[in-house]
Amino acid sequence: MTPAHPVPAESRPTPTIEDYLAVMYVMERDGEELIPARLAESLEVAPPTVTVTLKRMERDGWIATGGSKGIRLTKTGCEAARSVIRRHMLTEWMLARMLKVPWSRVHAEADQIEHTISEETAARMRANLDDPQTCPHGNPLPGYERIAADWHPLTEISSGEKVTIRRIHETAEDDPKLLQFLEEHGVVPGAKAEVMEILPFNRTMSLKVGKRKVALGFSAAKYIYAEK
Amino acid sequence: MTPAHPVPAESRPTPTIEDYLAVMYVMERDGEELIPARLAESLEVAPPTVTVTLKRMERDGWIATGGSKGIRLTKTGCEAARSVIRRHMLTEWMLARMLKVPWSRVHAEADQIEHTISEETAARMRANLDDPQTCPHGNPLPGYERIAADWHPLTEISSGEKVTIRRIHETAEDDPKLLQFLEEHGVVPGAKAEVMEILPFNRTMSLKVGKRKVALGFSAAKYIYAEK
DNA sequence: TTTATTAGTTAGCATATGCTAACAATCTTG
DNA sequence: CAAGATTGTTAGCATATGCTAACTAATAAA
Repeated sequence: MTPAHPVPAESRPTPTIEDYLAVMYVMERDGEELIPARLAESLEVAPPTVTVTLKRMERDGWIATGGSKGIRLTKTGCEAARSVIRRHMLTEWMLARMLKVPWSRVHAEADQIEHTISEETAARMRANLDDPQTCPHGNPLPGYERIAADWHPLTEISSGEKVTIRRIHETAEDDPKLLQFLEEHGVVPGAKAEVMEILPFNRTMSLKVGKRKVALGFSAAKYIYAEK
Repeated sequence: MTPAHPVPAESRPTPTIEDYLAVMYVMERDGEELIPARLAESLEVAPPTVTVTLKRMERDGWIATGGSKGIRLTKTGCEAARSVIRRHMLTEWMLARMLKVPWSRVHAEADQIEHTISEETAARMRANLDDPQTCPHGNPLPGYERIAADWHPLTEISSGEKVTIRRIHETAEDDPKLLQFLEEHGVVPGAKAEVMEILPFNRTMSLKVGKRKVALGFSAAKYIYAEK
């Protein structure tokens, strides 16, 4: 699953643009509407900042705004997005496996490091890490999306069902408090869990993981995917 | 040798300022004159850029310009410099040992990564790497300067002497071609070598490393330190 | 339909980091 | 000493990345 056109460091977008590209790639992957307002939220910048940054991105050929059709990644933009996402995920594994950085912290650190490692180093990481298909949070590396096809948000699972936790969606990864909570309660990929009760009036559900019972708000649960 | 005041990522200087601080620390360590002209050379920026950057650095308390006495690192600036140099060197070892990145390339890559890893991750690297006292090129980590006390530049060694290569000075690390040449010819820390002939008219010397003979210009040799 | 929400842009501003051109000051050397 | 080299600064400019304030446009709700 080597990229057709690896992105050489010399032609790489700035870290800011890489961040935009990665967010846009994920939104496009998930079939969400790709509009400036969503980008401003995800990237935690003001809307006018998005406006000008998108202009630079179009000027530089990372995206195309087909008038009404909204924003699309160009081929080049898509390659660049896949590249930075791969670097991010491999860095997460490297931190977790080689340096034993806690699961709940690897994302934040990788978010910085991802912009500074070369394609060659990423390739070395991949080889050393046995070519993982997901990141430590269970999100698929670009090109391996299909392995997530049968994983469903906890909010779509009925009470009583026994499942295996598979994935904490990228969107939830940006909340360090939530990640720490999940780690402390064992809600991590691979964990066996049983959906106990679903309390819609409370927008809450409870989960049994090991012997512990965990209360999850729907807003978090919708980003946690499990396999039946 | 834990820093008295670890530099928290929140109060960390920008990558540019970290680069300035690291260069200044090394120059101060080596007793070189710390003037803008030298900084401009080392950092490969134009002199006016140095002028304005130094102003920001003084404003932000990293340096003090005692009028005539030239530039000095403040306590804070010194801590920050030691921190980034440590991160750099530990990253080099990490790349070399864990990912088998070639010796001649770890410096360039670490030069970027150093700015993005947390103090905690640096500490994990240090532990995993058994608390090294030098970087892969033999330059001492801040606090371990004394181990280099008996290492001398090859230019100061007489012909016929048998030595052990110990160190390629930071200054030479910025030349990837030179590093690759040295690596290919086995001129790396730990190598046994014998100084063959010294040809001042040519500003050249020859070295026997293993069975091979290597010709070194004085300009490179002065940055290569050996132990008798 | 009128209002309120959501979305997007323009204008104006700030900071860090770079550059060149031009000038000034100092140091070295013939 | 005078000329040339070295050094440092000022002025003016550029780019990427952020912000707020203000305005517009479109959508949704009352």
